[in-house]
Amino acid sequence: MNISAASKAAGLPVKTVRYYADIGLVQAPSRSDAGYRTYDDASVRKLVFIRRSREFGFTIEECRELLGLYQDQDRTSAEVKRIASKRLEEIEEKQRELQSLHDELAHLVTSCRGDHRPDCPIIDYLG
Amino acid sequence: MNISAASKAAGLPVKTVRYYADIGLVQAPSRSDAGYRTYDDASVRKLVFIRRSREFGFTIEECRELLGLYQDQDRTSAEVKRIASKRLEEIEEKQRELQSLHDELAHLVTSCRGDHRPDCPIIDYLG
DNA sequence: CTAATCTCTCCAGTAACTGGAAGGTCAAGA
DNA sequence: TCTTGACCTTCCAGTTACTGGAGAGATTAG
Repeated sequence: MNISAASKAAGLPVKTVRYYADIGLVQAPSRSDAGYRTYDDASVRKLVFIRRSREFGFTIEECRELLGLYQDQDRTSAEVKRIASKRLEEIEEKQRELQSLHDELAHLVTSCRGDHRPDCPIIDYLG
Repeated sequence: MNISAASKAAGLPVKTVRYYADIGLVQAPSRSDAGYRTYDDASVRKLVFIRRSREFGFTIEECRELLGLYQDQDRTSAEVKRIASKRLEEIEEKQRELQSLHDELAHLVTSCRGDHRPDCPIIDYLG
């Protein structure tokens, strides 16, 4: 499987797959005579694993950590749960921040008349 | 007012204030004989304006746009409202994404036993 | 007078890619 | 067989919004 087939299968751009190889996250298992990266199902599964983890907001380093657990025969679900729980807490914190941001901005938007008069509560508030 | 006083007053790190000057967002109105940036209340107000806008998730370029309106005598609240509303929609979209992310991850975390057995639904799901 | 603190500029690095240039490879059609 | 176009390679640079640090000059307190 050449890189474009692998990237399609994994749902990632070619550039990103190459990038992941460069940083040693998921390397192509082999190269063709011409130097083309050749991927197999196992490496595509790893790429999918990374894509999903990234979608969950894990950083690349966290992905590396998770992938380590994933490939570790002796991996413990406790460790994975710990990392995922930590991430969940961060997501919840972000949700709270986003909510107060939303409420504040929504309040300003609704209190702004939106006509061509120069008085605008958004600007008054921000300034 | 030297840069550290201005940065305290604006609630921004010194480095960031200098950075904002470098990119031409908020320049120090003058310099001392020794070349020290000297800020006044007006520039501090602009820095506060930027800090708050950034807290609302506006990008630097959006801040530049907002600041232009802010400093424009003929600014229209309609324009400001348009920009703020657009941002609000983006925030709402992000909230929805974060919510589904949260729900999915929360489901996985609760379904993971968290003991030392190697079967872990989080990893099974991600992989 | 000296030591500490402040300020300056410039350079480099961060995260996680993305875009592009220059050049090699491969498969299909005329 | 040649050529066209799609694909692949590496390497370099740029993105966003800063942050850290080096090296050097300025200012202030004791």
